[in-house]
Amino acid sequence: MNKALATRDRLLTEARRLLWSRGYSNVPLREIAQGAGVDVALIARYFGSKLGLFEATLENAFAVPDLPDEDTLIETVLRMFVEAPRDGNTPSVLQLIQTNANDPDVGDIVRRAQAEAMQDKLEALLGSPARAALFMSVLLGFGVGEKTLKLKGIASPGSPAFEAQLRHLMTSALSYKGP
Amino acid sequence: MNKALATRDRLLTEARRLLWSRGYSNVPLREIAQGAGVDVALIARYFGSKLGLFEATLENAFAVPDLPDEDTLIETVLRMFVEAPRDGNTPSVLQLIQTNANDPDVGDIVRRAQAEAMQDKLEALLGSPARAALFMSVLLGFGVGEKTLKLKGIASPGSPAFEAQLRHLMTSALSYKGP
DNA sequence: CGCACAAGTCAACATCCGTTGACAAGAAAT
DNA sequence: ATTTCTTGTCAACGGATGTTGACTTGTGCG
Repeated sequence: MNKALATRDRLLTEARRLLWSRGYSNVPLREIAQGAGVDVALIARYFGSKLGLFEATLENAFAVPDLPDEDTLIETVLRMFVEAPRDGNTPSVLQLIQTNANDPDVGDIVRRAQAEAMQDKLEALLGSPARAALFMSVLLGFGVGEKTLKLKGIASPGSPAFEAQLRHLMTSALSYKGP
Repeated sequence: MNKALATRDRLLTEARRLLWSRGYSNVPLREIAQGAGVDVALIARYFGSKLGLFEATLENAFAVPDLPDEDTLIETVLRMFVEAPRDGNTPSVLQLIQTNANDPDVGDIVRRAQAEAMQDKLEALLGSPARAALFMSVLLGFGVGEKTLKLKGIASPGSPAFEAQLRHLMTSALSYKGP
């Protein structure tokens, strides 16, 4: 019975790696199974369906630590961006959103999960939905620009310039005092 | 012979509407053909393949008018965002990028087309690749936040608050004086 | 009219993919 | 050792989708 949990975990890890980075519709189950070293049929046994597998990868995906103030928010996000490419194995939550939020199969699920887990916390910390939305927007755009569009004007992750650019965008977003 | 061009155009228009908004892999050819009121096989005749059809929709897609200074750049983009939802029929170039830039089939094409057509102009106008990249990032993020993630903190398009938010982000991006 | 070519339709094929149920190997229990 | 439950594999089905070739309809020209 322990063996089963181990392979279930291998499937889950591989699924998170592939589905989050390339998008739900772009990854066949057979590839996930092969990456985990087992047969496809086991996915049906352990997760019921492809959707079940995807939902399992979302467990605690959007969990955000409680942050005391805006400065530590910025520093935390900075570390997320800088450390994420280091280990390289687990795609970031931003990638998950970018590759799956407009997918016809799972878009709603991703949006809802993100909204429930992150928006309230951000709004509480930043004081207004508008500031929270602009902050999220800036993060999304920077992620898309770097990972997806590969804009050559964005410095390479980890460099001081990269940190300066990201920090500038975040502080700019937080400087919004709108209606 | 004129009739052919007309239906070719109907196919092209419908393809742009569907492929740009929902993404290359998420739209079956049969749906495009049905929307244009013709049979699927005509796509093969007029465009060779699905990829050929998609590439045809990219003709002049990224064409950007020459802009004299940064202020008119901001105003032009603002009008783009405000007017785009009005006619509602043609998705914006930003949507095209968001839904297709990470598609395994056409991602490279979209990235290359965008880079060739927009980046050089933006860099020339803004003076540095970094400022151009941050400007693009901010636009992308705002688009994703509004259309894809539907962040509730983003005002409804067309409202004064919407314009204020977008203007704030753009001027913030342009205020970057990095290395 | 009759013919040739353009424009469009139809059915079928090949492939991919999620899913399913029957079956095999291996461990645990009696 | 035999049985029973767990874990895993295999082949096949059914649906969707891009693509192809044969066929039909329509139109202009002699």
